[in-house]
Amino acid sequence: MSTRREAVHRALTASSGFRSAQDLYADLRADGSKIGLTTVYRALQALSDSGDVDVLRTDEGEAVYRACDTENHHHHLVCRVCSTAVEIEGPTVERWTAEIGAQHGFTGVTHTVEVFGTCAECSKA
Amino acid sequence: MSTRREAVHRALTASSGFRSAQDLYADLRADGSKIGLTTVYRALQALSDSGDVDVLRTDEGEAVYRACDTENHHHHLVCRVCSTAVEIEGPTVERWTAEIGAQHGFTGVTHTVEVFGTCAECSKA
DNA sequence: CAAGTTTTGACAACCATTTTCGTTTTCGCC
DNA sequence: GGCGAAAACGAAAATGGTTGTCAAAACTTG
Repeated sequence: MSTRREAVHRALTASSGFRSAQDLYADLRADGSKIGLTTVYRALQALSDSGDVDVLRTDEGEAVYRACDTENHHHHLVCRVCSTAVEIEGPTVERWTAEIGAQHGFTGVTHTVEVFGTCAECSKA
Repeated sequence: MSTRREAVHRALTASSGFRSAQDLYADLRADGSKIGLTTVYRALQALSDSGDVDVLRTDEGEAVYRACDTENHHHHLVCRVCSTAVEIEGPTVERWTAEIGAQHGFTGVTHTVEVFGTCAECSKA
């Protein structure tokens, strides 16, 4: 893992929520780094390929990334105000999606599940 | 609902899977329509605003649309080969996401759930 | 230190989507 | 049927996130 890639990974770990490539680029530049936008994209691509970060798409089509605690399959409960994310696991959903798939004769079933809401902190405000 | 919008809705209904705006534009032009790309986008926007079609994002960030049988909240089981989609309902997931949200003090909880796989038809090939 | 390899980053290219804006169509009304 | 306002249309340009290009910089190895 090159120095640049580590820097991107560190910047991502410093946040508790999902960040876009542009966000991270801004963060790193603000910290005095001379990194280029292209490199940030390349680093995120590599990190997601190796499974070190999770990726998902916002409703606007922007890709957002997160450094997760576990490398196991899991989902997220994301605050739609501050974008903080809690990692959640769900034997229930895993079982349910597998059943649904089987019922309709589908093979190689996978799924995407994301839960959105307003976190306790932001609900108060 | 204007004529153009009906045409887009009809083109969408003619397909059993999710189609992108560009796909629909190509379909309509192939059928001899003189519709413009802008209008297709506008029609899809209006149709999704009024809840007549469902929208989701591919992994590549492209928006894809589908004319659904029911207007109720539901999810999809999508074939990753031919993109045919089956509408599915899941009291189980609805309950599960609500619980997860409550457990972490989140309010106004919503969710996105999509299931992917290879349909029986495409599995054979 | 030199030659070769990898990484980097400024800039241009891409492509789905949105905006702009002048033109055309639709619709209510006489 | 004819008129004028308002809505719909569509071609072309603008936008914005993301990817490709390529020469310069950094690191490796002998």
